[in-house]
Amino acid sequence: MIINHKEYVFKLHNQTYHCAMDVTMSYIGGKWKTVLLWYLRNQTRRFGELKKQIPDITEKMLSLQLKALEEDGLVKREVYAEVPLRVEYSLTDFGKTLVPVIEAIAAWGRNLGETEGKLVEK
Amino acid sequence: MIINHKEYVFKLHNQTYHCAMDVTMSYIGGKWKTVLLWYLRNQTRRFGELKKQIPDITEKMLSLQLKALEEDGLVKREVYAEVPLRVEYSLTDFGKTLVPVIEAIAAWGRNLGETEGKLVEK
DNA sequence: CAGGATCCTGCAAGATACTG
DNA sequence: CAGTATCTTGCAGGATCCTG
Repeated sequence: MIINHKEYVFKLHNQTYHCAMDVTMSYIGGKWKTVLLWYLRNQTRRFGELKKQIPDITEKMLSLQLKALEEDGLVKREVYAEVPLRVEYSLTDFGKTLVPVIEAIAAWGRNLGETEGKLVEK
Repeated sequence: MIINHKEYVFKLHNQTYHCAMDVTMSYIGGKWKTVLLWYLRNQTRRFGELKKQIPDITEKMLSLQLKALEEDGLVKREVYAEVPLRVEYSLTDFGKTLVPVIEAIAAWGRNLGETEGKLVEK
């Protein structure tokens, strides 16, 4: 890697990062962001749809994390003036650049589950 | 993805994961693990060496995270009976399977720093 | 040199209730 | 349907001092 502590730092999010890992993790870190990005990776989804896919997330966290992803420019939020209200979330072009990373993370976890036999039916 | 909430779960770390993302993140999540894995990705390093590369980490966190990585089977710890004490950390074969993931995460962050011009000299 | 022991704190995340 | 508003909590992470 060209970049290390001694020569460069990253200025992002009004913060200073010393390592490229930290930069990426500031976008996808935390408990929920990778999961959300996973479900948005190849399709537009509605709020309730995401909630249904991720039963353990609270509405508060779903709302909060989607907002954070939107502020980071990864996710696009579109509101349709219908009744009942319809709001759709999808990846921006910028967000799509993260898909290979997301896929790599998912693939490793999936592979571990399969090879280690830790994957069990519900 | 073959795996989703409806059909399968992962049993790991004495816990249940609903999503492959969570499995991987349980190994590399948190503030320090990706950084440590980054510095260990292609070479053996000593405790003090890691501390020097990552000035912001406290000795406690360095010790704690290395121990966690060791317990997860990603990192190997070797003690040499010398004075002064020498302890070397390196990736296990299992840990090395994570390198592509680590590289992908680093590459994305590095690329963002470069294209966005957020990369500045110290 | 490579840590362990303690004490402490902030904030990510949860619970619950309510609303345009 | 798609959220907000409060209140609460747990634990990741920090600060500091000590040691084989």
